[in-house]
Amino acid sequence: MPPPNAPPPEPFLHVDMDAFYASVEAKHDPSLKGVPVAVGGSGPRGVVMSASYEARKFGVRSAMPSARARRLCPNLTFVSPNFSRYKAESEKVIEIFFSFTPLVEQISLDEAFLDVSGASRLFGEPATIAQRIRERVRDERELVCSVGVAPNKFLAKLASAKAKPDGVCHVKAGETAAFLDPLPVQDLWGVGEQTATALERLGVRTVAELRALPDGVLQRALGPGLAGHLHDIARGRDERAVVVHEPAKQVSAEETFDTDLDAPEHLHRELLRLAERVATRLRKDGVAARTVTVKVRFANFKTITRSRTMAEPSDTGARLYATARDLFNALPLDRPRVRLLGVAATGLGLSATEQLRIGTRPDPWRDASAAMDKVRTRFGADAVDLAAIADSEPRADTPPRRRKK
DNA sequence: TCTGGGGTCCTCATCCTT
DNA sequence: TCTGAAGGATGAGGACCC
Repeated sequence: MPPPNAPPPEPFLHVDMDAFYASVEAKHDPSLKGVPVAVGGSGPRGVVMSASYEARKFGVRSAMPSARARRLCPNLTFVSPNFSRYKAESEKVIEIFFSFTPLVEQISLDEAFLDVSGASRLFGEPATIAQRIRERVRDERELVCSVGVAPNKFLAKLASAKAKPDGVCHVKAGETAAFLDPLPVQDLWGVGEQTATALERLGVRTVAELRALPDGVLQRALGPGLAGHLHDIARGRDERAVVVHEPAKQVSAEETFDTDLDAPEHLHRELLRLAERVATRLRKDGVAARTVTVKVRFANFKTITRSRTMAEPSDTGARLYATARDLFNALPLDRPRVRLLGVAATGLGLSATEQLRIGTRPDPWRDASAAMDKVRTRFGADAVDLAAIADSEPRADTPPRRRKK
């Protein structure tokens, strides 16, 4: 028996919204309720981002190419993703979590970890809190979620997957081995296709088999980092705490084109558009980036990245674009056919405004960028753009249409 | 089957500084 | 002044997650 007032042995909750994007769309448009729905790109290169449970009955899964999903389920209704809608709904759901505990770690729009060790006196045992959260999400937001209750974050995450759809799974401290042993190694955090194949070569398919493997064998096969991680989680060990807010370490934007691009002017224009998107988000977050990375995926799907650290941090599209364009132009390629372009900003720190306060040189593009931000805030995201991006008058060499967002 | 978009983290190589 | 080791910063790529 634990002493009175001792923290509960399973204080971690992982809440996972069920088919979140598809459910939000059905809430927004009731005609989508009870029918197979997929949220994602419906174009030739689109993939499914979220599928309703009616669609899943036909084998439709997230990350599946849209064309294949349509073959599996001819009645599938495709809806283009609307992230601002999901973000708004996500914020309301997170508010419900915060009404139970201040220790909420949001890890994506549709899932979060909660540490309810200090909430038991007020709201009951963790499993009771899990049930109350589900009821409130259903009653107040008309959405369904599943909750895992466990002694640590990793086990709580596995438990919520087990609880789906629309349930609670409670893994008690003394029952972790029995819970983990029969699971396939692919269920473990950090085991994807490559690692699963490497483990299969060692004859390891389940967590029980993984745990029985000598450490030396695991290290030789996977390297010390991953081997150490798997050694711990196969034993149900995870010491990580719930972290309420972690600032982003990277901001990026990328785009797959409906058809491959090869004209340098089109590629440069897309780079500028992506750099502007990244810069706008940097300014919104009040940060500036030191390093710019360009990602290029060619027609044959080979992907390369090139990065450069700038002398001064920047949050303007013009600066990010200049660096991205230089990186792209430095590639030893003759009119490559490009399927995807991406621009990422890393090395995030104080915004340029803050830098100015401590005496570094002003970036002349900042005033123009700030003015554009103001116009966009007042009149909408499409109200203003750089002339080089906006210059899309129909011409003989107009690039192929970009995928609808 | 034909592969999105936005992220994090890890490993390895190389260069530079101490 | 030269040399080598150690360690940090940077750059590239890959695996993985949702």
